[in-house]
Amino acid sequence: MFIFVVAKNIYNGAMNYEPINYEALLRTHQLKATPQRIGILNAMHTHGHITIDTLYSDIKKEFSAISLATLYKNIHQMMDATLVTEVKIAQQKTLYEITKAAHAHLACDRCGSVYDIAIDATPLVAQQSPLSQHRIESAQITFTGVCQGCLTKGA
Amino acid sequence: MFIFVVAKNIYNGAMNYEPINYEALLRTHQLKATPQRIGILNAMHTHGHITIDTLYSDIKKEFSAISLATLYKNIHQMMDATLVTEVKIAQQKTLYEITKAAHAHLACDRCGSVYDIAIDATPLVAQQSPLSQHRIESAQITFTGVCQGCLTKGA
DNA sequence: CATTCTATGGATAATTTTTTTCCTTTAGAT
DNA sequence: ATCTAAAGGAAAAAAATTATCCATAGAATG
Ligand SMILES: [Mn+2]
Ligand SMILES: [Mn+2]
Ligand SMILES: [Zn+2]
Ligand SMILES: [Zn+2]
Repeated sequence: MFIFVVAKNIYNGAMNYEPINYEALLRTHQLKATPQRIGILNAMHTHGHITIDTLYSDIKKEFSAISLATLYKNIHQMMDATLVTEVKIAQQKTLYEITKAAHAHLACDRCGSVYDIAIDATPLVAQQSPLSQHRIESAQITFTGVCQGCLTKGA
Repeated sequence: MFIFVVAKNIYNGAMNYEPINYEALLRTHQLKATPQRIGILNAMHTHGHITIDTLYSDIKKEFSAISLATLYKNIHQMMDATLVTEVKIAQQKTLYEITKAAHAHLACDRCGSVYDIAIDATPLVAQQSPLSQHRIESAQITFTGVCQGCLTKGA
């Protein structure tokens, strides 16, 4: 398993710093590289995190006949293949993103935007695991606060 | 704002170690203490975390005529009053719990159960905040792993 | 305790979100 | 170029959530 960085995002896949080759990325995950799937990944990459509605209206520009069912079906297939990750945040609509290296999120209290936060949760997991009667393997972290944009703008 | 411990759960409200007085808890949060609301809180407390379906079938035993709309309306009112918290975990149905002192969750990979994990995220937030261009105020943490029950049982 | 007023509950319908079915089309292998 | 399993699209169904309307019941007032 390799890690490569493209446009501030860290995707799992072939080592590569070129513009993302969605076709190869799909095939690597045993999924047929259809134009619709490439469009879905492209929209996800452009937005970073995307709701089903935004994805739908976005992708309709290129595939006017595409169906919501196609989006849901593909998102689930890609999630099964760990190519796409579901991001659920309280009080927010479900978001989807291309699977990246482990990272946390910041959900802005003011504008609702969600940002990636680079963080290594390994120490947290390692520290917590022995304290618990469960086996802890990984952590999903969502920070709440005020994003940079709202900080500079607002009062 | 006080903290008190009842039956392994840490609720915000009046200082008290007695069985939870839901009536008082509701009034403290400026909500009328109706039997239905008391039933909702009781079911939440019994289950720790509860889905809307479980809540519905549970509470119907006492209020056979209760409507799902009543549940949703009340849950949202209680969330607005910070008396109830929504817990969203990837691949899982939305859960609700009575608001407790800050804590993390463990979602078991095997059985899907969700457990409370005592943890103080203050250091994590304090450490992360200066590293980011955003203002980070709090953290929601969900651990993934295998729960104690599945550990003792399974292979 | 009786009166009053407003918030609440329940019935119902409407929306929104997600999944399923069925048939046609297409990606990728041969 | 041909073949076939997988994928797309239309449509309907199912699941989840929210809104509307009115009778009723908390709880404040006196
Ligand atoms: Mn992300
Ligand atoms: Mn909890
Ligand atoms: Zn913001
Ligand atoms: Zn388990």
